Amino acid sequence: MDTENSCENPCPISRSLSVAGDAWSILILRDAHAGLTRFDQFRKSMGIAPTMLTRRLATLTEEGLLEKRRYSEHPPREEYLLTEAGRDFLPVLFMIGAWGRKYRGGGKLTQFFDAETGTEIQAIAVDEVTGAKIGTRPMRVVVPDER
Amino acid sequence: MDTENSCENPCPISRSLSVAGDAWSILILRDAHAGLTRFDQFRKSMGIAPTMLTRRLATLTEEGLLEKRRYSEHPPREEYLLTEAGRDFLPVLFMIGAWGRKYRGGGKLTQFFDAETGTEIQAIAVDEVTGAKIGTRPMRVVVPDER
DNA sequence: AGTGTTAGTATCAAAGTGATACGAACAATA
DNA sequence: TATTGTTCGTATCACTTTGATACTAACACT
Repeated sequence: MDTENSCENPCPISRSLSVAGDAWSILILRDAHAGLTRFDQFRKSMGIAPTMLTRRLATLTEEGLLEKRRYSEHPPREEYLLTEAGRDFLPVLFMIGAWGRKYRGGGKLTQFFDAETGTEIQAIAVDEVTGAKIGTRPMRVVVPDER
Repeated sequence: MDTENSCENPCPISRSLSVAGDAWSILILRDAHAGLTRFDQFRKSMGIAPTMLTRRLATLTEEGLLEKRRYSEHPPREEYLLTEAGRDFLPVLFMIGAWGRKYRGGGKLTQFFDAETGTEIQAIAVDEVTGAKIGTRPMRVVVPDER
């Protein structure tokens, strides 16, 4: 895809996709949220080829969703930690998951519970201002004019 | 990617990604939500090669996010409409957009307003049960055991 | 008859992906 | 000291996907 970046494209979705618009990147972010940090953990968890993994980790690091940290000096070893931007990707993951749960829900599914209440988490998207569920109210789109 | 489908994989995110885990599909869904229905509208809006577009529309149709409808008999013409599953993808789009707005927000951005209140929509993900923002409370993950 | 519109298909070079083998830099064990 | 193991990759190369471009089918319109 022509990754026509940042300030050109007025669509925030396009911009996000140029950063993490492929399945591997999203799965890496998922695993990072699950606590994985190391090359081999990611590789084994996803069954991804090491070449792919190297490239995806590098991109996510360049784009500021992960950061590399040296955790051992002597065999020089790095691990990958979520940055704030990476952590803020969690709502996206949950909404993707919510869709999958609803429309591809056959068989056994991983579940997420609120640790405090013990209830299963049901992620929905709402407008923080009005409190209304996204998609339930009419909206108006304003596209900025070029230049 | 090895699109290891449905009932095998317990992760709802993986399952969603095997359906719409590439940038073109997500952009098509975005445009479909914006009201586009026809081949040439999509093609011009995204600058996608017709071969790609044909394939992606076919996949999204097979997977049940779009449906083909004949809108003209005599030059036989079809258009693509969102199904319920496709419409339910909107929260995903909004959360992806919200991330882009926050972390790739330079320059002019498309905006969405609540038609009733006139306020700009600020999409956030919450747990419908507790009302807490996703990511603000500790959670417990339950992975089903195999077989 | 000629031009325009819509929804594609055909072709093919270029780029991306995936599987596998291998390498570097050590630690631990025999 | 030699061997094996661990971790984080790189090298190679066959295979697949993509993207650009040209073209076709089936009409309508002038």
